[in-house]
Amino acid sequence: MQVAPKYRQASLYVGDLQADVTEDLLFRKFSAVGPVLSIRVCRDLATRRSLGYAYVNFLQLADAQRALDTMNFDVVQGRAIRLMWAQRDAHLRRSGVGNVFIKNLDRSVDGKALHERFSAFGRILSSKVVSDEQGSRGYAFVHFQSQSAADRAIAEMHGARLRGCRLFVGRFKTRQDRAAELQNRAQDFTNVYVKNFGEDMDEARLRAVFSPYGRTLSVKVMTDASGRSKGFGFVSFDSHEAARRAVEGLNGRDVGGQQLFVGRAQKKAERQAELKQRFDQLRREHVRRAQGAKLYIKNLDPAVDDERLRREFSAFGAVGRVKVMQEEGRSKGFGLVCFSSPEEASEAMAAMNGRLLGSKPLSIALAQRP
DNA sequence: TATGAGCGA
Repeated sequence: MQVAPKYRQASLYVGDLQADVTEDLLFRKFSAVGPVLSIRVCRDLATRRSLGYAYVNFLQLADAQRALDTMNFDVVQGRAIRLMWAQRDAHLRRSGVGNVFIKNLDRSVDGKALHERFSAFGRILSSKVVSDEQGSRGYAFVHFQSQSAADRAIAEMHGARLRGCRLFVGRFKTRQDRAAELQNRAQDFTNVYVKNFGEDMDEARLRAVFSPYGRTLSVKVMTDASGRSKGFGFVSFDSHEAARRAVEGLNGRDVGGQQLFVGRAQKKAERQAELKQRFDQLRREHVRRAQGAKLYIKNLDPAVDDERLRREFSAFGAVGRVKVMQEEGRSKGFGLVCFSSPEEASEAMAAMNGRLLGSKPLSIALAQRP
């Protein structure tokens, strides 16, 4: 439907809506500032589920402006709404020009406070403090209309204090940009992690081990509260080349009877993320193998019990859980046998499927579900 | 520690 131009300019976009926010509710809310011509909550065509945004069309431009000035970040159905001028030109919204990222925000800074502080630098198209059920997550976005306003905000607010917290304020970067940047930084590392050098290693000796590879800026042996070495540390070089040579030359080398581990130093978060990923991978693999090691046995003679089943299948490998399903003390004629590996299970299946046990031939399949 | 979502279905 074509919307008349004079309405278009009195139109606000309302984002971050809860799924249960209705036209009716929004109409009542926005009518408080002036006559509302129409409201539309956008919904999925098929399911009619709210898409989480709406349009409010005022009769008067001044009313739209007043709503924008006074109602942005108001909480509706438990969640702060986000108001912007309706802007159909996707390019203006998506170019990323003027978009600013802020972190290390005090948790008491909400959308309104942030908006107010940053409007000092120019017209804001959209801003928001990222939050969850617990409240602010301590970071935010402010999208300015112009790059020059964004640059002023960065120049003035980066490193400044807001309610006691020293802000980080910088240009917004997409997830991809960010990943690429981290990747690059990792590629020309200058800081080296060393472990497994025993308790008697001190910083002077560690420096002596590493300095043949280049000039060291710092050498640190990590210690516990009582000053005892934890057996690992960090060596920072003045160049990536030196750091790289040190890793190549010293990793796995025997130093004083200990085999050193030497690698690029990671941030704690990066290390933890890597460990978590590895752990998750292992767990998935474990689940997959456990699943493939489980046999579903049907057509059991009623006289066959757990013990008999275990005895028959033990020839093919390490049998774990064995269970003949029962009802009121009687066999239901099927059960499970778990091996320690998929290989054992398939060998058992190949050998035992169709085999006569008691009066009936076994029917065996891989169990479907954990 | 943190680098969205988003335009008249």
